[in-house]
Amino acid sequence: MAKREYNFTEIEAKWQGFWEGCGLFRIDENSTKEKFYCLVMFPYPSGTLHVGHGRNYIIGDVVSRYKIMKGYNVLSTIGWDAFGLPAENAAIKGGSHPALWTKNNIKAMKHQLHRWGVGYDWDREITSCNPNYYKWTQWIFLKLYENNLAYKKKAAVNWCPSCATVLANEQVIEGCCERCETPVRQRDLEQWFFRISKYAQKLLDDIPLLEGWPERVKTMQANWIGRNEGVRIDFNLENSNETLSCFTTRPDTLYGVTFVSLAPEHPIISKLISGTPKENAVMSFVERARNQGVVERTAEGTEKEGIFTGKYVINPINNERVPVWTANYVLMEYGTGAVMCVPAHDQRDFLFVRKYNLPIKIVIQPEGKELNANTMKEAYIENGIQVNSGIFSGIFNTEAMKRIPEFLESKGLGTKTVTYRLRDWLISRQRYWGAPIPIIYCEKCGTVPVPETQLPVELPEKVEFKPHGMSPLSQVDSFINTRCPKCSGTARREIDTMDTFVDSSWYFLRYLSPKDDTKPFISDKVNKWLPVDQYIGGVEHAILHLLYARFITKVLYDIGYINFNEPFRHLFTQGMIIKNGAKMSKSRGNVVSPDILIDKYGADTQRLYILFIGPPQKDAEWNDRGVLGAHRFLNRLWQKVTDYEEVYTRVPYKKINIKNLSEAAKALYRQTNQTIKKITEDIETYWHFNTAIASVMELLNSVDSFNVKIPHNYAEELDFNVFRYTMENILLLMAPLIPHICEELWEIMGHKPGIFQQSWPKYDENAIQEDVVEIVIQINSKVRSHITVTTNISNDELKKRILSDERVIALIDGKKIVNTIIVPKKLINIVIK
RNA sequence: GGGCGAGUGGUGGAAUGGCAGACACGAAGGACUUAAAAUCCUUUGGCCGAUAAGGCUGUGUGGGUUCGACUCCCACCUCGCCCA
Repeated sequence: MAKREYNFTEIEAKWQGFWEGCGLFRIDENSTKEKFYCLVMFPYPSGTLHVGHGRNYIIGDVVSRYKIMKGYNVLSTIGWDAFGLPAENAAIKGGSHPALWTKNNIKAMKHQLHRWGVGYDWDREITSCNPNYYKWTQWIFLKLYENNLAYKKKAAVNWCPSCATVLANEQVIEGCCERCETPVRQRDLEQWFFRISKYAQKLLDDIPLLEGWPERVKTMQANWIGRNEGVRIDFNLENSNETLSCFTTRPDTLYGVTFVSLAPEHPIISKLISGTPKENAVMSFVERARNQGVVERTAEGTEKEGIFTGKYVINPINNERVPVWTANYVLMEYGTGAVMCVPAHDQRDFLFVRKYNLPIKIVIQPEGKELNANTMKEAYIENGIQVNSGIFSGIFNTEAMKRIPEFLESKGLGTKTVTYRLRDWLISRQRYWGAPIPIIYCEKCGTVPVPETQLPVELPEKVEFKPHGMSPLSQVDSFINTRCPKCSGTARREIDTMDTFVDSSWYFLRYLSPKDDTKPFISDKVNKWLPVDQYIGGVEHAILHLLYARFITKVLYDIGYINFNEPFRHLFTQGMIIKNGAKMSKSRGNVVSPDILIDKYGADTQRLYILFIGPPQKDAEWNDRGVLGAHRFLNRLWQKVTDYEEVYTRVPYKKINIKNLSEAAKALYRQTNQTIKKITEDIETYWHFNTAIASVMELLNSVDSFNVKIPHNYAEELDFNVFRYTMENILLLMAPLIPHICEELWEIMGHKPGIFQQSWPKYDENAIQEDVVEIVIQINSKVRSHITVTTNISNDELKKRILSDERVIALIDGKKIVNTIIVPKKLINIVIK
């Protein structure tokens, strides 16, 4: 028999065309099947994909195809998060226009996605930099503006001198720009914000609704929102009507305040010192501290520094006079930008007073030992008994935490307050390649939103890209100069563009009506298809993108456009692919190109290897040789099926009855059913594709030893039917993972083309039951022997048989049996003394 | 400093209270071949033993719970991520 060659290049092209032709990934809007929306995070079109990226799309594709076979109406979509800095940076370097650069990259990456055989409804492809998309990003902005959720203010912002743009807090990593790692500076600019802080509590409260999310992502979101309960306490300035509000989470230590400290940015500072002898010294300190950068200022090792302003405030609870300082470790963003300092019970305050020789006053004593202000080596931050605390002395500090705020409130000296770490979302970017903010400034009417009918505000094509601290749009007169929508007078357009996270915070709604020119999305459709049933992406988006998408969804829900308030029901975060100990990246030069691998071994090989490399939620090390092993498996599978190519149509199907089978056939039939069970659980419950593949490899190994013959008699036909049953099930089980080869082999086995028309295999409960089982014999918990028994043996019978076994008798050697543990169908442990 | 992960052969990994190392890679030996590749077969945690039978040991370190611990508990070490 001539061997048929595994020509993966031909096969893969054939079936990719077939799926496209039959519309495997096109949804039937009128289907009565249950819907399943499977979404992978849409990529930034950076140029080329490496095998590490592939993991994301391949996992998504496996899930989609599996759900198709499970009988769902599956929506699987793709698009491009196409606005952003790299395109513009390429233009600055003298390359092509960002639009062209992006377009070319999309083309290349689309080709790569096709070659992986990952399936999407390409009719729904969206590109966020196209006017027909960003028109609706602008619409989202207008809706937020209408609802007082978008506003402009002058603010100290993170400024990256290298990118010449502002950054959101989330884009500042360890005090540096997340893109170019340049240290970030502070700068005051007029900026647009989204009022996400108004949703802080809702975003926090609804985290428990995200049941299909990884715990750690939920924890990260909760930490990021950072709810903090405390008290705002008003300190009156001595000889003045002014008050200074301090936020604290430790009201129990109020009697221990020995000074108050202001953030260097605090607006009251200039008022306090103007015209005083301290003015010059304080202002030069303030300037120095502000340039130090937030991260450095608060880092553990950084020297705590400060300066006395010369002024005093009065502690409202005991009327003590305490000095006002300004210190580098106090942040304007936290609470009110002013803190009451209790060196005895706060470590940073403690270090500060040791340096500047300020007093320490103990107000909480631990039980069983006594603190001494002169000798203590560090602040005491634990619980204890209140001392030196007026009427609160003698009670537990946990009790004082409740009673002191109540007392302050009753006297009008303070307010219980909840603060959040979450800041409003800064969305302005002084950049070209983003959606223009749809706002017009009119001399008469002031700030005027662009009317919906005039959207989109299109980006002009011809601009100067060299950064100069202002948006490149500031140089384009034809863009800036416009008419006021209200009074038709001369007016100017906003020149900033939106953060690209705005684009990606609603794209999952657009897939349902990607070409509709009249609305951003159709409520009926999104209400039917969302929330997304399975969202898949990298854990690096655990905070930013996922929090913003949740926020925008909640806003749209509150203003009545959609009827769900969380966008993603289940979230899966896949691990990174590591090469030579580091994440794959162009700059490290450790990327593995999928194109070369596909040319050499085919897409199915790459898919199989990437799924086999380890559990998908964990990072995994790439090994070029491992790819070969995957390819070998596919060749073996191919050979096994094609060896009998002429036989399949000749041998009639017979209903398999386990009673009529040879022992070998029975064992194979049983293992096949066990494998169906295991793989279904591996995929459905745990997403453990690696162990699913391993069990198919084991099954194929068993097929090898089964040694099927071309049948010439009834018994051989029975065997052949079991063989065929096994191979068919292997193809069905592996189809979502390695779809091309399974489709081809399915056809070769004599079936009508289209393995994804088949339903997911079910196992035969009776067939997986074993008749006999091997029991481990332990003596004092050490494995000493094995015994094969029928599964229906009673415990007593088992014990009797084992104790009459010669080997066991010799091992027990007359010693006394003190205990016997039997784990049915597994093990017996005899404890002797 | 806090929170969350992880640590198992030469390598990726499997086993979530019951035979540690499934499956695969690599390596060694063999078959086929003029030769090589591919393919197939055998062996493969370490130590003692004879390449046997058999035994000992072994999942980052040290304790604990249990008849039994990679798995659960406590402490520590190392690495990763997130937050300060």
